[in-house]
Amino acid sequence: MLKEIGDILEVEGKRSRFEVLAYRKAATTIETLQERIENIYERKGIDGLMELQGIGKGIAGSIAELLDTGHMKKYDSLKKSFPVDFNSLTKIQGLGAKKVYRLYKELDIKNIEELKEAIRKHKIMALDGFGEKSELEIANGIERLERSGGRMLLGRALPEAEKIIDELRKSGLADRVELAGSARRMRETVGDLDILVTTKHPDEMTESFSSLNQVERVLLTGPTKTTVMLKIGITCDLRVVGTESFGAAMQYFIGNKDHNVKVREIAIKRGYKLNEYGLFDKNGKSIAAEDEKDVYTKLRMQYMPPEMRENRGEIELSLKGKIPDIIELADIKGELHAHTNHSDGTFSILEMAEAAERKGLSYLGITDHTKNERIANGMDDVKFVKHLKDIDDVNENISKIRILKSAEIDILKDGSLDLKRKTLEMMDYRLASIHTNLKMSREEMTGRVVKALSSGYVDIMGHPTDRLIGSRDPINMDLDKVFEVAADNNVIMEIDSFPERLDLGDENIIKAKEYGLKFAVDTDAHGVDHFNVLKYGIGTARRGWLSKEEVVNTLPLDRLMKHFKSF
DNA sequence: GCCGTTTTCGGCCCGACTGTTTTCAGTCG
Repeated sequence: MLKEIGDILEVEGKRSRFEVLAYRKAATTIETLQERIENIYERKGIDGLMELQGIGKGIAGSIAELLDTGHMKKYDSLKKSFPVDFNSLTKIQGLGAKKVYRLYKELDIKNIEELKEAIRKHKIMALDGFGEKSELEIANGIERLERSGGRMLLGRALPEAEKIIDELRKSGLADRVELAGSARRMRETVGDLDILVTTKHPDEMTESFSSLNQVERVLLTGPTKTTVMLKIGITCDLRVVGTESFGAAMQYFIGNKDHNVKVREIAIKRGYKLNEYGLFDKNGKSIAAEDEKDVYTKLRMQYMPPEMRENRGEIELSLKGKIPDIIELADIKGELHAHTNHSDGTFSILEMAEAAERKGLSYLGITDHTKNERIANGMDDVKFVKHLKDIDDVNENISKIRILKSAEIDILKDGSLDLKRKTLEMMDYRLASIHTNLKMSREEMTGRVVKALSSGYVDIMGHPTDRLIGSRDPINMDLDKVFEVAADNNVIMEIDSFPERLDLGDENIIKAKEYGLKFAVDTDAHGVDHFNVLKYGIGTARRGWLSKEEVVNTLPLDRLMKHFKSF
């Protein structure tokens, strides 16, 4: 609704363009929120809304009005004069608020169906300012939108980006090829891919990129920027800059929009101008460009890792020189969540251990499912006792890696655990997760989890919100309460690295940190290749600003064991 | 309408590509 208010204000042309931008900015903030705005309002009221980026008194009031009454007067009245589905229509590439307004004014087009009809009758190309190409592009845009629509999982997009980058490097035309954009920041989903190259042969480079196997069609191409649609269904931008501008371009294309706007504002305050070609002083002389760190240093800012560049407070820390030292992939010493063919995994205990060892890990926790997970071949107490004995046997026959006895214990509907205490006490540690009865009321779900976490038998909470990105919402519970209870009971929060899960997600990690919680970055491996997804979990941990010290599986085994309950 | 290391007024990031009304507005990121 806020986005549409922005669109309508823009086409009316009565208000300043900054007011329009303010509405759009507020909309983006709400869109990228990890928590539902209803919950924020319920918990902290209108002040909670005003704490959000770009939401002040006016917009907070409108949101509160909507949540209280189900209506927003400002929206309703604007919408009455413009009964147009701006939100759907402007999702079509190349169509913004102003063109949508003209289509409405001149052809009475109010939605995508009416637009399609007008295209069939070739009414668009007849309009002043539109032509044959515009009509075709709009038709293509609709098709694209209907085919792919929104964002893509990082776990699907990143491997594709890596292949493309590899090919561009192999072409020998580029000096440097680097991933930028949201994929470089390791966002859990990406809207497109951004690749930055420096080269002495820009034309050949562009040509080589456009004719890659992965490319379906070229959407636009110029001397410094080319956009293609990839066969996997997202667009990919190639930006070409000179070697002398490499650092400035990295700075420009890695940060999210808000981060970049803030940094450029700081540049202005310092009397400079910043763009993708460099940092320039009053005389237009470049004072930093080739090295990215240099750009930040000249702005008297501390360097920030890509994963932090989301304008979530990192700029303020950077100005104070207080950017935390965040975890890296190489810090991980062991794995605490993995399955074998004793439940729903595909490999034996030994095979998983050998694979973990090849990954350089020094311990591996086996966490097979318990009986409530019938579909995953979960084991009861009797089977588990034997299973734990099997782990002992394998441990005796291997030397380099230590296998830890554990389980992924179902937290049952009533909050009890799916194995007997005696069985749980035989394990090195215990990981508990919710897999069934996901649709309980907030109160019931919170109570269920609180009961489990305070049982004295849970060391790690597995994929805590149980969301599946793009297909299943997080379970409805009071996360603050859960974190509070977890802290009181020394329960470690998992960051499940599976691309569909990434659970906890970055914002919830930041929230959990405030309760002093520790984390385990796990793969939830069901096969030997799954250890490779760890990079997504680490990316998420880095987006949550976690230090190595806050992640327990960076510890050597003897120190790790001190975090677990003993019986 | 929002916001504050020029702080309650007066600013608000910056550049690339496209189609089309041949000089720029619209759109995008």
